[in-house]
Amino acid sequence: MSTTWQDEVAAETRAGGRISDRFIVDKVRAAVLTQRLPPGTRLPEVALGEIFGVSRSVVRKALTRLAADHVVSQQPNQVARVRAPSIEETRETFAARRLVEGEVAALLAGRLDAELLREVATRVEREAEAHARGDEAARIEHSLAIHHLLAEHSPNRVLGVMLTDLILRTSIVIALYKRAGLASCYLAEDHPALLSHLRDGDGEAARRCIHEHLQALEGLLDLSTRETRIDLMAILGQREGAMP
Amino acid sequence: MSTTWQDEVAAETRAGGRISDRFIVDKVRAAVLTQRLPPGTRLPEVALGEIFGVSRSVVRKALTRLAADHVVSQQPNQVARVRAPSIEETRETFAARRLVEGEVAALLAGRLDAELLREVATRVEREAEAHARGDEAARIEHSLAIHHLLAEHSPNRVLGVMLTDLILRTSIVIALYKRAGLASCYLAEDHPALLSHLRDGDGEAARRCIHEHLQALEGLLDLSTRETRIDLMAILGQREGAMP
DNA sequence: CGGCTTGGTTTTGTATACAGAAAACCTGCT
DNA sequence: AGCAGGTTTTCTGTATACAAAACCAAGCCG
Repeated sequence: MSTTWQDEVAAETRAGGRISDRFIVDKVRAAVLTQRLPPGTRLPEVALGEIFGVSRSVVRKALTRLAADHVVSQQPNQVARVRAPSIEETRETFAARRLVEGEVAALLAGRLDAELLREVATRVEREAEAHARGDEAARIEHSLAIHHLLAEHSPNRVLGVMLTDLILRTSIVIALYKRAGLASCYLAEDHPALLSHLRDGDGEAARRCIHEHLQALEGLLDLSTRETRIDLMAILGQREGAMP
Repeated sequence: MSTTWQDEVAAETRAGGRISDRFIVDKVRAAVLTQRLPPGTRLPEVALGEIFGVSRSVVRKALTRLAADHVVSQQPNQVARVRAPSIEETRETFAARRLVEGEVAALLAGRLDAELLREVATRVEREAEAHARGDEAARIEHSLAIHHLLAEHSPNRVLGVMLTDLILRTSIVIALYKRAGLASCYLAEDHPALLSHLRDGDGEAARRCIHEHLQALEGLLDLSTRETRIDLMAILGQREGAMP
């Protein structure tokens, strides 16, 4: 198994200020999101420790947190690996996110202050621009920012943190299962429509909008069961059924 | 601050087989649920380690997990404490649980196999019996078991684990905010009604039933804002706003 | 008398050492 | 060549040591 990802992560290490478990969590999460750390990648504690210049204690805590976030899987006495959510779990994650984000959007409709509305509107524009010029990385960043804004400003904070988690998990599986030929998962009309519903205060319309948006997004993925992509992973020694 | 809880936990330690972080997590969680560990209780790593006969490493991992479960709060460089959810968070937790458990019940309606239906039915009967004879501890156990059965058998496993978490959190706040005079939070008709809806396969009725059940349960709590119960806690040095 | 400082004490953060489990590997046999 | 078994190597689980930060209380100064 190649170890090139070590160099990539190491390269990013020189940027941050103080190294701590939080720093490692963020770095690994970002690397997983952008698929620089593909599913199944082994994450030995000592190797990570050397890369980030800390001891196993810190790495250990970081890995535990990443496991709680469903980013890596930790089996006792086994090396931690980047998780590869199954097709079924992918569908379930999307369904859960539809439920939660729909509710958050409904709660939020009509309650956003002017500043926040402006921030969302800006992101929507920037996303369209980025897509127009073919800058997919920037587009994803803006798209994620829109949904994270909903989560962070949810009147119900408990639902808000649940949504934050679900946004991360869906992002991971989108990267994993994006149809090969597809350049981008951009749905031009959805975010503007959501924005107007939020502005108008039509909660149920906002909920429906989120629902359809996520349904469409899921539809863009390649979740055909006969696809061997994941089964292969499982057969090659990847155990990941644990979900207590 | 009295240290009697140490003895109580220590007394239970002699039962289990191998001591590990899982064991500690379960013990502490149970103790919090039954309020033998009241909110705000300090949980120093060395003390727990001595009680369970393990070193700080294991305790540390256990505390991290308990923090992820929202049972304790962990601030950097500060001793872990049993969390005291605010009144606002209590309301939000109930709202989240209504949303999630309602959906799970709706998904589950008509899909339960005979064995599971029988198990739920048994629990419903046992709960009524326990309440009739005034055995509140047993009643709570059966009531919890009913909801946990829903969570464990949720067709959507992602929602299932989310529900498990929410059941724990609501149980904690129920114990915390139960109206002083109230002997029990028993709602005689709710669980039987839910059972029949699940049996009949009427998903929307089951969702409504769950919704009303939890609403009624929340109504039994004392969540009056002027109540100083929690503010006192906060003033006495209890910081717990962190919810990233 | 109140607020601030200043020690000692407690408690966590991090690194490291050693033991045991799992995996990889290599060898010898069929 | 294929496989079995044991050996080595890697990696995690746990305990422990030391450093730094927070806590507490007594004392000092305005």
